[in-house]
Order: sequence, then structure tokens, then C-alpha cells
Amino acid sequence: MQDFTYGCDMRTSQLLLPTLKEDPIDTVVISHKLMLRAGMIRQLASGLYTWLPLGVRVLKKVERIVREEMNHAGAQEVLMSGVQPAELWQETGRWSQFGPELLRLKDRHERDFCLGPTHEEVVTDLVRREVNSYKQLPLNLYQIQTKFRDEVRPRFGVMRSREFIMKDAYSFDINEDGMCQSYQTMYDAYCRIFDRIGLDYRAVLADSGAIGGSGSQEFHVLAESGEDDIIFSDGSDYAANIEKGACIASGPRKAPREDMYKVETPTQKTIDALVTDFELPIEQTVKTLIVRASESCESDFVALIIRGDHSLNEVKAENHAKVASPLTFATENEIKKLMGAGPGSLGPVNCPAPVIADLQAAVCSDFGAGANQEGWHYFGINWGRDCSEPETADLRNAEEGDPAPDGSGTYLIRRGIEVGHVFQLGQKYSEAMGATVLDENGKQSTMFMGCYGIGVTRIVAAAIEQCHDERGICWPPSLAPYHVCIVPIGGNKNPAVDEQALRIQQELQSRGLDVLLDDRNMGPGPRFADMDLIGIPVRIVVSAKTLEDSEVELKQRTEEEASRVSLKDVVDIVITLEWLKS
RNA sequence: CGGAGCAUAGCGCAGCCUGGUAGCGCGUCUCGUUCGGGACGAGAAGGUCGCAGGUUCGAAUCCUGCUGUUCCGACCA
Repeated sequence: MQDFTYGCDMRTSQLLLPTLKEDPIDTVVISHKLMLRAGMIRQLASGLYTWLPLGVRVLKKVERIVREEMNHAGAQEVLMSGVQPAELWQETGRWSQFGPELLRLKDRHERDFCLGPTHEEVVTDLVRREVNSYKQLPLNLYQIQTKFRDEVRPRFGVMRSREFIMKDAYSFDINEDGMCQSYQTMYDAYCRIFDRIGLDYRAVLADSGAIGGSGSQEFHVLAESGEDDIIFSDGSDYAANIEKGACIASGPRKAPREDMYKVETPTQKTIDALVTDFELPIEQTVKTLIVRASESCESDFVALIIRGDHSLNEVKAENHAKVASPLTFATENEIKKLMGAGPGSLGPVNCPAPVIADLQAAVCSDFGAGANQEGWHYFGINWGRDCSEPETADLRNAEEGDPAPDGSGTYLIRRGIEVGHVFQLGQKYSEAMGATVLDENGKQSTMFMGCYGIGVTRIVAAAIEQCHDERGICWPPSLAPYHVCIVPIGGNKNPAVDEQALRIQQELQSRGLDVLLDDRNMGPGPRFADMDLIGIPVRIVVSAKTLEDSEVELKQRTEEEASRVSLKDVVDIVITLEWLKS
């Protein structure tokens, strides 16, 4: 904390603290509003922000915790260039794979560069040059650095901006076991980081997506305004993001009770219409989606079947061996040509394409579905009797109340802000770039990598999303720009007020706290309002009124009531507030 | 990338339809009075009305183009 105690900034009269009384226009999430109102940031251009002194203080607090825990976990800090040569990206093929979010530019010699959205190429290049022996492994290098991604649509202030600060770490190991250990070390460090910051978070399983690799987890701060759905069991630690969250069948399939019969459905093209017009329970309907098949599949298309009330999980579908990647839905014409009927009348009975049924759809019995004949449905369908037993797969999005896959309970769904991501990369980059070391047998061995990111700027926004009230921000003490603020009242009448305020500030500072003295020449109202807005955890009011009794007023930001404490004890009392230390 | 807005003083907005010398609130500056939850009085500064064309005697206002920015959607580590 001492590294922030530079003189005159500790007085509001000297601080660039442009607070706003009114809500800024065009802000939708609370953290964006409050960061602008509290004078932490100002927008420069779409997705670009200037951080003002108060905001920088918070950023530095996040960085400090991250840095300490990374060092503690054995990672070594480096600093790589934000501008990167195209050659490295061409080596891994990402120069062409990356879309327009990779901001490319040319230097004066017409050479291609990009603004780095991530640093796998640069760090792998460094390590391939400088590390030659397995004896130098494991190695973990990290940096805290500005990244640039030319987001299609920046929004929500620094939550989704184009330029942002990220801590990224990269581990290098001689083999897969080592990589897993490095991964676990980082995972543990991440838990310590978010514990220390003091946010309500969840580590969730994530899809490893196009980057490949065997393992990936995301760290999410729970908040209504989060952009991602995360699901977790109410009975165990199982948690995953919506792309990955496994769904199982709720129970065995019931025996058929009905014969299959054909129903004319001239106007019922949607599940909703079917359910309302025929009083069919929605759980006894299925949807049939026709998508392009992968090249390894014997057919051009496959039919994906999910229960009527469920939604397709496109990531799961895309990961299926028989489904083309990227996921591509058949056009209406293709569907008609293939199935002999349009999208509103499809079903598994007499289906010309290979059928893959979601696990839950596969345990339906006596269900309704399209007849693959325009304007007709079958009701009372049963798998194995009216159509062949389908291949099954987990294809749908989890929903609240679904059974958790480990049998521990049922799913809850919450919104999360992704603030961290740990990834086992395997040999994807080291292979492409020839990052090898000599192993103990003197043979070239391609290193195993992991990468680990933390969105530093995003954490600031996420903390505000989670910690605020109607008056403003309520910083967790670990991130508070100042631990304590002092508001002197009536100093022009009674010089003792200012003297005591200054004395308390200096004593608290000498005990290692960041203390802001609000010495602005304003009435108490606006100053209280500003201190509440910027979220300082502890407020001390020094006034002539309480000084008569040799007391000051002490109030915590999250509590309604203030208490009176004696002038001589106030410093010791504040120091003993354990929660202030982090 | 598709759709929809917006652009007038530092911030929030009115004026535009119906063209005629640019206004309000907050903030800022000066002086004085105030000082326990966004005070009061008096005075003052601050705007080529996003940019470029066009129509007109005259454009913040009408027309065209451009730029910036925001929202919804698609997309996305």
C-alpha cells in the first residue's frame, strides 16, 4: 500500500476527481455508470478509455494482488511488445485464421504487424530461442500488459472494451504430466487471487473450442449483468459454462402406452402451436434440426433431435463427429429436397438422414413429431418401434432444475462475468513453431504449454457489478482506492478540526493505510455523497460538534449507522478493522 | 455485418415540425454569507449548433453526403 502514498493526491482538493451527480447517458450496466460518475474513467473513443487517478489506484491494487500471487506460484514476470510481427502469426496460421478483431497494421517499410490480442506466438518464440534443455523446465512466464482486440461491438464500458489490461501467463513443460501440474498450480493461484480480492466467483469447466487442448476452466464473477450463462450443481462443486455443462437423461424411458397415429396439422408449424392446439405436453414433443454433416459422415446432412422445450447447444453439436464444423443449418430448400417436407413438419419417423437424438429426447415415449410430410404429424411415437433406436448424444443447453451429471443435485443457472481463463494448450503452438528442448536422452522434445489469462480491467468492473448500492460503489477493501476517507466539517470556525483531521490522516498513513482527506471547501452533503459514490470503505468525520467531547465519528460504507469513537483511540480502532488488510 | 437512434456550453437537455440575431438546469470563475447529507445572494466567463456541400435574402432548423457515437441483433478469447 505504501507504494501509493504519494503526497498531494491524498487531498481531494488536489485530486483530479471529476465526479458526476447525474447518470451519464448511454450506459446500461451499473459498473459503467459508476466508473464514469466516480471519476475513474473517461471514454476516448468507442471501446477506448482513459483511466483517471482514482481508477488507476484500483487497477494497481488488482495488479498488485495478481503479481504477488503469480510470483508466489513461481511464475516470472516479463514484458512483451504490444506490437507483433506478422511472421510469427503466419507460423501458427493464425494470421489468416483470426478475423477482423486482429488489428493489422503496416510499418513505414510496408511490413505487416498486428496489435497483440494475446501473446502465444511471441512467448513461444522467446522460449524456443532461449530454452534448450529439459533442465530449464518447467518454466512459467507472465506479463501484465495492454491487449487490443478490435471487438465488433464494444459495450458496457471497460467490461467489453477494445483495449484492456490483461495478465497472461504461459507455462512450458517437458511432458503432459508436467503441463497438468503447471496448470493445477495456476488454477490454485487463481483461486487465491479471487479469494484475496474477495469476490463471489466460480471456477467452471469450459469448452476448449478451436484452440484445442485437453483442459480449460473459466473463472466467473457472479453478477446479473454478466454476459455468460454458467451452471452449477446445488449439491456439489460441479460447475460449467453453458457451452460445456453436461446434460444427462432425467431417468429411463417409459414403456409405450399408445399406438402411433397420424394427425393433420395444416397450420401447426411450431412446437408452441402443436402444444396449444392439441393439448400435448411439451415434454412429449421433439424438434428436428437438419444440419450439414462432417466429411467423415456417410451422408450430407444429419438430423438432430431435441425435446420440444429444450434448446440446441451449438458448441456440443459442432463437437459431434458427424456434424460439420462450423455448425451449418440446412437451408429450407435443402430440407425440402432431403426430407420431402418443410421445417415445421420434420420428425424421426422415416427420416432419410442419420438421426442423432439428445439424451433427454431419446428417453421420450409416446411423443409427437413431424411426419416428414407437409402438414402432418405423428403422435404416440416410440423409439425402436416406430423408428429405429437413435444414436444419442448430449446436444442441448442445460436448464435450471436439470439433474447434475454427477448425481449430486440439480442445476442452478446464474450470469457470470469471465475474469479468468486457464487453458492446457498441449503442443499446438510449440509444434507449429518448433519449440523444442533436449530431453534427458538427448532427443529433441516438443514442449507442452499452458496459457492463463486474467482480465485486470474487467475485474475492476466486475467488482463494482457485485459491490454497489444506490449511493455508489462499495469497494471490497482489497481494491479500494483508499481505505479511509476523512471529512472535516467546520474547520473555518474551529482550527482544531483541520488539525485533528490532518493528524489522523498522517497517523493512519504511517500505519500503512491509504487515506484520503476531503478538504474541499463545500458543505458536508456533497462531500458525503462523493465519498459514498467512490466507495471508500471507512469514513471518519471530524467536526467541532464531536470534538467538544474529544470524539470523532466513524462509519463503514456498508453500514447505515455511524459510531462515535474517542479522538485518541480512532487510529487504533481503524487499524484493528481486520478486513481492511488484504 | 444487418436494423434503429443520437450529435446544440464541461454534464444533462430545450429550440428544429412552422427558417429570422442560441436558451434552460447543474457545473465553472469572482465577492460575500453559509457548513452534519448535493446551501444562499450578487456578478461573470463559456457554443464557427459534429463536418462538408446544397436550397434560401437569411439555415441549429429544410435537402444530400460524410464522420463520430449509442442501442438491439448476429459474431466473439
